[in-house]
Formats: sequence, structure tokens, C-alpha cells
Amino acid sequence: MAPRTDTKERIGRAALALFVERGIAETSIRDITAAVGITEGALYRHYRSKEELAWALYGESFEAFADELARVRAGETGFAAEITAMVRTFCRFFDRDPDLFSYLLLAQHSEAKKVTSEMKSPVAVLRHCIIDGQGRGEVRPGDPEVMTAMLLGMVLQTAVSKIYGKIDSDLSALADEVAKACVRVAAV
Amino acid sequence: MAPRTDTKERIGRAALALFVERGIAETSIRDITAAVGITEGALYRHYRSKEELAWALYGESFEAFADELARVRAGETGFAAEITAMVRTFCRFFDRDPDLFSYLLLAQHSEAKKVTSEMKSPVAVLRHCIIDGQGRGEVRPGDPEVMTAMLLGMVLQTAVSKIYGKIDSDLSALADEVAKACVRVAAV
Amino acid sequence: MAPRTDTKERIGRAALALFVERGIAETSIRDITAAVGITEGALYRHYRSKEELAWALYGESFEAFADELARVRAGETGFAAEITAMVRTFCRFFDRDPDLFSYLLLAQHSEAKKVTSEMKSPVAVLRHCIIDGQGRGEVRPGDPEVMTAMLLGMVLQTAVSKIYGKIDSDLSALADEVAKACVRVAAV
Amino acid sequence: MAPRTDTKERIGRAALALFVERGIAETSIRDITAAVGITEGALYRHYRSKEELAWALYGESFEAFADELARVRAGETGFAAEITAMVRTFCRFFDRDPDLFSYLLLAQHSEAKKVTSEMKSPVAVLRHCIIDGQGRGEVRPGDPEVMTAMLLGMVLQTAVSKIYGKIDSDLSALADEVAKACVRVAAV
DNA sequence: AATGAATGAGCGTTCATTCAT
DNA sequence: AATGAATGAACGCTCATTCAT
Repeated sequence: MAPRTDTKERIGRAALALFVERGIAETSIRDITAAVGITEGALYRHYRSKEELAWALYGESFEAFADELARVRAGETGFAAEITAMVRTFCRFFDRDPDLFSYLLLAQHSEAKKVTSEMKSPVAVLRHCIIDGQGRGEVRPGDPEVMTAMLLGMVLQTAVSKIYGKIDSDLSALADEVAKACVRVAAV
Repeated sequence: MAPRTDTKERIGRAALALFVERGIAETSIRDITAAVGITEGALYRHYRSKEELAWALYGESFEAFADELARVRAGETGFAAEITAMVRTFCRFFDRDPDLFSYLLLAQHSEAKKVTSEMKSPVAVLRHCIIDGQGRGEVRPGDPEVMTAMLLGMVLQTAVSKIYGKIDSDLSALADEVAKACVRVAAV
Repeated sequence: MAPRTDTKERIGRAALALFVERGIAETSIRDITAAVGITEGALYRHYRSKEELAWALYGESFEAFADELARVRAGETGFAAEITAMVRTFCRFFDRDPDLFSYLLLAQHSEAKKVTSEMKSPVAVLRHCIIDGQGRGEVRPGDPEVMTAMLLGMVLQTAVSKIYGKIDSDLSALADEVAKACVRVAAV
Repeated sequence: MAPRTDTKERIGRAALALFVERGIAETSIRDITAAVGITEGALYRHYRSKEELAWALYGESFEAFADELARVRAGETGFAAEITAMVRTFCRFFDRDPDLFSYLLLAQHSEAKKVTSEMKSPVAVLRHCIIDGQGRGEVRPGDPEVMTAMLLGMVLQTAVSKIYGKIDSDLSALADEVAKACVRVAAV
């Protein structure tokens, strides 16, 4: 069952890096396979199309991250503790694999449309945290969608600034600062 | 001096709508000219290339919005009043021209790289507001870049949620809620 | 309304010759455009796809020939006279444009499936001739489909033999011989 | 000496069915091996190339059928008896294995060119039958190639009509009708 | 200003075939 | 015998752009 080669993974990593650097549409199959050191036809043994490749990279990480986020949240009690742990998880994810995080950000405009309602979503985990917090009276009332957007925005835009080189430190070093800001925004 | 026709503007509007709907790379010159009702060659009388078209749409609005934001900020005194007025301006801009706002958001990954330091930038206006607020002791100390990212993120991600249909109300109706959240995050 | 160039026609002639010589699938767009002396992209201004090109070449001639055949038949009275005139028309068509005739023969396996029931068909003209002849008692009774196949086969296979170089003379020179054979097969 | 598996035969049958259904060029090695349930490389243990496969399928049956036809003809005396027996043989062949018969018909345009003069050919058997009939004064004089084409056309086009579903009955049920038509065409 | 035919380069993809395992 | 990853060449097609009219 173990694959005989790691070509599929090498294609995935090369594609990820190029997609982030240039954009998906601006990256050709030839670019990817040249980076891996294989010919174009070889890619199609591992991915049926460029679209499937772009989606596989997105969907797999998207759900894996949603799982991790849900697990982390389940280990905490109370809104403040939950959101803090989740922000730390976002930041650690970014620091560990900036390309992958950037791709998830970048691909929002193309791949996010293909996310089905059955799929686990990091945003849904955050939204549930907020809704449950509202239910317990820990989070300000109001449209949870708006609160979700605001907290998410704080985290993601910080990551964007880091990507663009405007922020020097690791995101993990800023995690508690961002988490506290989230609490100030959301807590009653 | 008056243009004999409004073809250039019609190209701009059609391109904007298509760029937002499908993405820049996924929109062809043919798509645009077909939408306008002219032939492909005609576009090149008005824009020298697709790249120039995409950039003109971005850069012009980008600077115009920065100007408006700076003007609005200048009409207020104190961080809370300034940020509130600016958030309202963001929201009004979105409600007035969602396509244009979306384009500015979407084109971040491609066009934003071409923004020169001499150009006026909405983000710079926000950053100066924060730095000045810190100078007056109204805004929490710390890396202003991080605070800028957080406030910007709250506004932009709310707009993204609106674009994706997760939020029903006008953004303007949410402006004060978002502005207050910004104050909670930033104020000492 | 007159076309400014004859490129579309030149593409059609070149494609026809190559399709007949090598087969449709074995002829590439590059083969065709190289034969015409244009680049590949230029072809697509005149035909939307290779499939449309292959079909246009088939369908147009198919219906035009059906029309001619019907007209010729209408000018005669009685089965023998009708079939004789029609066989002559087949033969004259072949001699005038062997490539086109061959293409109609060759494309039977691919293009004929796309013929809709609303389209005029040479075979239908022949079948009606036979059915009407049976109605007047001039043609042997029996499944008209079988009789149609037999008469058609005599004409077409003679053309095939001519294409393969087994027959030297013009097909028109053989028309009356084939027509008489048809009468012997079909007449009561 | 006995083959350990029947893979080669299974490849041949699958290829035949697909070639007839879609055409040779439109059928890929993958299509064939997927239908058989083996991988692509495995096919090359049995056939050296796609071309050889297509040709083997054609040539073997072509000569085998020529043999059968010659044998059947040898069992009869006189043109009418010979042609009748041969037409019956054609029809029985069709009814027994329509895919194979169709393939022989379809591959005329590609494979027939590779038939060498040393090979036995069904058409040659028919032509000899006609020439000998002419020699005995039983068959009308004239270019035997034309007569061969006409008789062959009657049989083959009837088969084509059957393939296309225009004729319902078994071809064998029509054999005597076609044979009599052949006699009317050819006999003095 | 606008047309529309044409260019030339590049795209995503498929294919028959090879070969180490 | 069979696997399946890989090759290398070709394919149909689209694109941004140019230019004679």
C-alpha cells in the first residue's frame, strides 16, 4: 500500500510553492513538472487535471486544519480559553508551513467555492465557538456571522501582513496579542 | 476635449464585473469586448494591454479611495471618531460599488505588488491614524503594523462575508458595530 | 456580405484532401493549416473546432447532393428513367470532385451519425424512388430497405474500386452499365 | 505449447469491439487494457504495437474468410450455385460475428492498404468466380472489376444497413434474395 | 475609432511506448 | 506475465496582441 515513489508529494509541494508565488492561473503544468524534474505526462498519473491538483491541495489541508482546530478547541473550556488556543493554532500553522497557509488564503477566490457543506471547515469551528459562547453569555449577542468575520479577519490579515513582509516576528510570537484583541472584541 | 464616446468607461465597467466574477486571468480580452459589444482590436485603442487595463482599474480607485479616506479622517478629531468615520467610509464604498470594492480585494494578489511607495494608500491612512493615536496615548502601544492588520482585517473580512452572501444586511448598517469593535481592540 | 478573403474555402479544400488521404483522426490541425499556409489559430476564426470543420464539410455536401439528386429524379418519369438519371448524377459527382465524394464515403463511420432526420439525404431520395416504383408495380416487392442497400452498394462499391485504382475509366463512362444492372436487380 | 492464459485473445476481442464501436484511432491502448482488466504495459507482451494489433485482427480474419470462401466456392459448380453459396457464406459470417465483419468493413480505409498481393483475399475469390463465369459464357462480358464491385457492393451495403439498424432480419434470411439479385445482375 | 483576420507562443492534456521492478 | 511510473512527442485549442483596411 505504501507508494513506491514520492512523486505525488513532490508535485504537491512544487505546485504549492508556485501557486503561492505566481498564482494558480499563472502557473503552468510545465512550470510544475520542470520544478519537480519530470515530464508533463507524468503529472497526470498522480493528478487527473490541474484543477484536481489545485483542489486536492486546498481541500485536504482545509479539512485537516479544521480537524486540528476542532480538537484544540475541544481541549479548552470557556470562550477566552478556546479562542486563545485557536489563534495559537492558526499562528503555529502559519509558522510551520507558510506556503500552505498562504495557499489556503490565496485560493479562497477560486477553490473555496468548491467546498461542500459536508466538509469540515475551520471557519465553521470558529463560528461554533462564537455561537456557543453567545449561548453561555460569554460573547456579545448579535449576528454570529459578523463576529466570525471580524475575529477571522484579525487573524488572517495579520498573516497577510506577515506574508508581505510588513511584520518581522514569527506569527506565534503575536498569537497572544491577537487572541487578547479577539477577547476584547467578543467578550461581553 | 470631451470624449466622443464613452467606450473606455464601458470597457472598464465590463472588465471590472468580469474580473470580479471569474478572476483576472480567467477573463479574456474577448470576454470583455464581447460584453461591451466591440471587437478585440478596438480595446487596444483605449488600453495598451490587458495588464494596463487591470492596473488602471486598480490604481485609480486605490488612490481615489485613499484620498477620500484621508479627507474623511481629517474631518474628525481623536482616534475613536476617526476610525468610526473611516469604517463608515469603507462600508459606504462597498455598498455603493461592490464590484469595485471586490476588485480591490481580489486584485491584492496581483496588482498590489505594483503599488509604489509614492502612491497614496488606504492602508497607509489607517496606519497613520493608528500611529498618531499611539502618539496621543489613545491607542495601545505596540507594533502599529500589527494593529493596522487587525483593524483592516475586521473591516475587510466582514466585506468578504458580505460578498459570499453570509451576511444579509448592508455593510453600512454594520458600520458602527464594526467601528466599536475596532475601538475595543485599539483603545487603551 | 462577400467575404474579404477566401481563407475559409481554402481551409475546407485542404482539409478535405487530407481527410481523404489520411483519415480524419490522422489529420491534425497543424497539417491542415500548414497546407493552407496559415497558422493554427487562424483556422479557428473560420471553424470553431476540428469536429465542426469535419461536419461542415460533410453536412453541406450531403444535403446539396441530396437536393441535386431529388431535382434530377423529378425530371424523369418511371423507375428505369429515374434510376438511370440518378446513377449518372452519382457518377458525374464522383468525376467532378473525387475528393468530396470519397469524403462522403469515408466519413460515413463518423459523421453520418450526426445526420438528423430533418436533413435531406441522398439515400432517402433513392429509397423514395424505390418505394414509389413498388407502388406503381415497376419495382419488385419486398423490404425497400434491402433494395435500397443493394442498389446503393452497386454504385458506391464501384466508386470505391475506382478510388483504389482498380478501375481505369471515368465513372461516368460506366454509369449506364451500372444503371442497367440496377434495373435488372430491381425491375419486375 | 498451450498458452498459459488467454490474455492475447481477450485483448483481441476487446480491441475488436472498441475499434468497431469508436474507430481505431479513437480507441486508446488504455481503453483496451482497461476493458480487459490489465495494465497498459501488459498489452505489449502480446502485441508489439497498436498498429500490429489492428493489423493482426484484420489480416488473420481476412485470410481465414478468403479461405472459407474459396472452399465453399469449390464445393459448387456453375456461377449461380457458386455465387449463391458465397453470398450465404458472407451472411452467415456476419450473423455469427457482426463485430468482426464490421471491423473488416471499417478497417478497409486503414488496414486494407497493407494487404499484400500474396495474401488470399475474399474479393479475389469473388473476382475469380466472375472471371471463370465469363470464361464459361455464364456471366456477362465486360470489365470483371466492375462486376466484382457491383456484386460485392450489394452484399456489403446490405450488411452496412443491417449494422445501422435499418434492417431487422438476420442477414442469413436475406441471403437468397441477395444471391438472386446477383444472378440477375451478372448472368447472361 | 473600429474591424476582424492573422500571428506566434503557449496552454492543458492525451497518447503509444518503454522499462525497472 | 504483469505492473505502473515515466517519457517525449504531439494534439486541439486559446490567448494577447498586431495590423491592413
